[in-house]
Amino acid sequence: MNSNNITIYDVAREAGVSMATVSRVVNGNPNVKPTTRKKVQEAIDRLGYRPNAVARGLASKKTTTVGVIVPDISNIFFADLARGIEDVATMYKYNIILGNSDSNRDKEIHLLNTLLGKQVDGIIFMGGRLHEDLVDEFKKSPVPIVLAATLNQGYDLPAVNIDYEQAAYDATKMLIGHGHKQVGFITGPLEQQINGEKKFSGYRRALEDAGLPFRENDVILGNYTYASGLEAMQKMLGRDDCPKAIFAGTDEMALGVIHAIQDAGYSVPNDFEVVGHDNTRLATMIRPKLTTVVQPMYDIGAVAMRLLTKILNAEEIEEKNVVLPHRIERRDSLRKD
Amino acid sequence: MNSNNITIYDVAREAGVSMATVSRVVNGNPNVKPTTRKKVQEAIDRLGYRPNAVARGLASKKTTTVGVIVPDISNIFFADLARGIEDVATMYKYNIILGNSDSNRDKEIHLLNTLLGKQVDGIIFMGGRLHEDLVDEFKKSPVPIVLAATLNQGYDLPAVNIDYEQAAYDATKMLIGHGHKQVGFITGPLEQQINGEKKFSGYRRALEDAGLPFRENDVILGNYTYASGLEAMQKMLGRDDCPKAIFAGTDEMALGVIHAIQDAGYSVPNDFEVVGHDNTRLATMIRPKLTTVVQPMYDIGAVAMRLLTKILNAEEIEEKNVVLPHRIERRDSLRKD
DNA sequence: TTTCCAATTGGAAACGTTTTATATAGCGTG
DNA sequence: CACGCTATATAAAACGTTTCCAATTGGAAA
Repeated sequence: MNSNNITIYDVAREAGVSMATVSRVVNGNPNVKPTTRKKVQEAIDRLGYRPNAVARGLASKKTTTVGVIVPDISNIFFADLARGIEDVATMYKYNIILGNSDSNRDKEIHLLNTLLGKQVDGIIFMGGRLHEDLVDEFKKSPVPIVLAATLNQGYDLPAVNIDYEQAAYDATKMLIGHGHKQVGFITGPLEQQINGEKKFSGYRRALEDAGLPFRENDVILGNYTYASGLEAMQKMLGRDDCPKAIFAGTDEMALGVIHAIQDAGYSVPNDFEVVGHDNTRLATMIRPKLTTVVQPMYDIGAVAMRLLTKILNAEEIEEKNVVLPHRIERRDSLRKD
Repeated sequence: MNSNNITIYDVAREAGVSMATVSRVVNGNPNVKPTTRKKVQEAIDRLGYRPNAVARGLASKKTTTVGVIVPDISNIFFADLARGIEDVATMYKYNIILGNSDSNRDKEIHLLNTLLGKQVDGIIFMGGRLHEDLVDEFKKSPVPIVLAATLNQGYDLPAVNIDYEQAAYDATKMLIGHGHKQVGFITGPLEQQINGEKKFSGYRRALEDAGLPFRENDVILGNYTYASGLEAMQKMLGRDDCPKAIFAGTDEMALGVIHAIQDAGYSVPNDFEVVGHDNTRLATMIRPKLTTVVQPMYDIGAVAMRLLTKILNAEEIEEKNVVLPHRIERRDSLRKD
């Protein structure tokens, strides 16, 4: 409760200069004589002066703070992304205001408005689906917004993603390549475009290319969680035409799938083969270790934040819609070729 | 880039009142005639006025923002905690500025100062160890600081924790109760007081109470990760006096331990029994499911934030050092009694 | 010396609120 | 019908910076 009422004005008096000069010193403005700078710096140190970022924000109209809207930070996936964001934010001297939306439209809109009220310099948004109302708000935003791991559904917003369609195609194809005539697909809600359009269509395309029929029954929707993966697989195992190859839309679901298979007394990869998606740390925390599509969450976050800084600095931007490369990390949930 | 230059003054003109009146309406001050309030509200809606929180913060000296310092948000443990914090923060209309410290003293201090510069109303701190320098800074802080899942090493700071010593005692005792004469303890760095003092001494106390000798060899230190748990257990398995019961300081380490045991061809719980710590979601994502000490991370975060709001509102506080209850969740990594 | 220009420095006006003290209106009372 | 209240509304002063513009200073050139 002390030391904090020291203003730039106190420093100015202490150093025998004007507040404008102190401001210059604090902001590293070169137009200050070295001796003056030193004098001011000493006064700052002596007084323990700490610039008030709120006042600075009001005067300069910049807060060096960016908003981050995430469905749920306790989800390992978004936590990793957030770390990527925060790391490059720190690198560029920004701070992060983090909010959880639970992918709920009203919360998203409310959060967005709160952040704008707080005068953030920019926003990074993650969410399964871009509601039209939200996009309307985005359009009205006075500050730039970048999407991370979120499809830019035809709206012209800067975004960072991987090619989900191709990734799902690759994963399915790899399974088919192992001789399976039938591949199960267990993923999240289809309303979310990443699943409903991209992953799903990649899955179908792979089947088609291989001349295999698409069977409605081979697709089960869950909600990304371990439990929903487990349950989905149990349901599938209950059928006599159960596929012996499974592509799961999420590592967490893939773990559930593997355990459901093992709980039923079968072996992975001998009886069933499984491929996951995301390559979270979970992938190596299971036996057999999970073969999975590598979605570089940390990188997506980092690149999204970097993109935002570019926009904020009006730097040259080669491409607003960044597609990061993906690959499949082969581990033991797939038989050796 | 539009609509955002609308100030309280514009609203005042539009509604034909003074800005003070608009301010009252916006802040729900009761001293406004209903008809005036309505008139103002309409002007606000018509203009799409959004109060500038920065200006408000400068004038009122409150930012309704709190800082959260966390070692690493991509760690599931802290992510859960953060979610608890954010949820009650939202409930009380606060926002969260989140920063990762990697438990590094310099980053912690730097982050703290940045947050104070941004005029946060309070801070929630998580970190393995409280550096003396950091505590010095804490003491100088003009705003309250609450520790979450972080031991208040004799300094008189508000904090929310569980009783780690007792929890470790309970876990070890449960293992001993299963007939083990030797219990392995695999945990994080001992410099961190939670491990070095609390968990470790609970472990030793349980041995003592049971009349069992303490063996240096039975304790291996890792760094909380899956890999370090795996490695530690492999090392232990290499010895011919390897304990058949293991208490791991973290669920993630416990998973590593279980897999090391299984990889060596042994069975859990038949050959080895394992107890973890934290009850993260990982505990049920392994076979056998993990018996573990329940540390309610979400609750710790939520309670810490609630405690902070109490301090900020100058509410009556019964106890600044909150100790939440813990228990052991029995699952399949332990034999049935 | 003077003169002039560049390098420094200072002054004061924003920035958009909240808040305090002050004014005004409305209204029941005597 | 004037009086004194109370309930509302207003005006103006913070809040602590940045920033534009003007003023000053210091030296080099003349």
